[in-house]
Amino acid sequence: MSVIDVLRERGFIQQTTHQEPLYELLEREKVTFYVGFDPTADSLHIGHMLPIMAMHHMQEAGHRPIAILGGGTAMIGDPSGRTDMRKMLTEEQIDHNASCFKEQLSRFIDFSDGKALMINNAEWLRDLNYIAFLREVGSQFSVNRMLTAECYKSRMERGLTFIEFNYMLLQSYDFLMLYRKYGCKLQMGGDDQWSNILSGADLIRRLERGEAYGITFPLLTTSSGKKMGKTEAGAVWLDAQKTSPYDFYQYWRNTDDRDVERFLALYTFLPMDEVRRLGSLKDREINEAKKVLAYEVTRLTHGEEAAKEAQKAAEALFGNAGDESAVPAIPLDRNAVVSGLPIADLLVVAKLAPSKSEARRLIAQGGITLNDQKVTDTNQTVTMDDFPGDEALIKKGKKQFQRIILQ
RNA sequence: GGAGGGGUUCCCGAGUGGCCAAAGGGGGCAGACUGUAAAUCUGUUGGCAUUGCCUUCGAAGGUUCAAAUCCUUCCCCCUCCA
Repeated sequence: MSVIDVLRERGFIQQTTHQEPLYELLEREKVTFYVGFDPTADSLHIGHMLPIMAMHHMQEAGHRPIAILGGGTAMIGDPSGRTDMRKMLTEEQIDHNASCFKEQLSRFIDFSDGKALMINNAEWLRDLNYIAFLREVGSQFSVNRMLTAECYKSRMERGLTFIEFNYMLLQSYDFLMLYRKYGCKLQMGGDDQWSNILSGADLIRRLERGEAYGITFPLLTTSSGKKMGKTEAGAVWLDAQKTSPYDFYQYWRNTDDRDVERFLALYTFLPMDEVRRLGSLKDREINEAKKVLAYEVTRLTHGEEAAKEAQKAAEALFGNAGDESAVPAIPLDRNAVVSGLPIADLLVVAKLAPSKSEARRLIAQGGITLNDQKVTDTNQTVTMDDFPGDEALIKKGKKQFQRIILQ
């Protein structure tokens, strides 16, 4: 079975250029391909997982992935799909973020022996000569045609700076440089990158009369319309320091019924027969599928051990069978409690409420439970008695838990 | 550069001297119902304090007993013209 078929069956492919020749190319030879990542934060998040999984599938099929870090382009900001101009980063920030990415990517992609590459496009962009660039690349682009691209059209309403307008040329130039230096013939990216990918492939065909192709991934939203990986608390990160494995697990555990099968196909390596079986479960049964999904994705991202712990913690909190010590905890100085601590303050310390007013509101609405006891008095103070074994468990709403350990 | 319009709380959007912490909607949070799902209904949604106080309506000044609302300067955005 061809990788393309695998990717297609699992739901990775939104559009491709030159279907037939691309299909043949991937059958015929080991292809070097690339995916771009913008190093705008110091960790990847769930939104990046789709391309990462796709890269893994491709590598498994014998192709060579290149992860391009947009060190140069991040200094400009891509207008695609954005309503505002993106903030520009300093070189130091970008370099730091890039090194964080590599570590995370290594969990999914084998970088040993040149089986995959990671390249910063600053390598060729930072010292680019403007005149030379205009002559070689700029001459190949028609402004008229660029303006018809959806990503620019929508920005025409709100305003578009010249620097952003150049983004398409720079990304095309990346593709060109990778083609020349590494024989890279394929670019993959989100569907919002379609026009940038197309123009890159065109540029290679025009200047080098070479073969170049593109594949885009669907832009995922959950069935309830949210962007993938975004919660009210912010992005769900792959860095365990920024999003604990437990929270990561919970994100997947709470997947909408309608998304379970799609996500199992995209974010796990389970055989499709199994994916379809799990996805067809109905009603309460589908919770089994969600557990598998949560466990598998957590295992891939944080390792077997962390996944098991997260699962145990979830079982302890939701099924009262399991090991509560696996629940993430935060420390609290026991001196703060000895003389009695207002419950509202405790909630703030536990990060379950952003302010004491909010904490009081939560209590008044019956949303707080302390050690299985619903808190009813806004003015209650907690004392050492509330910390049997030096710890307490606070629950906010139905499924947010925080363990507090005295130190 | 010229003319006009505008910047309000998480977002959209009312509000043109006191009744404004600021209508309404969206989103969020909580409660009920449930399957750690969805949908629905209810409550709530600046901060601190048990009456009350403090901070907020692009920024800084000013007028006034009193300003989101009036005046001055500045910054930013949009439309038309160059």
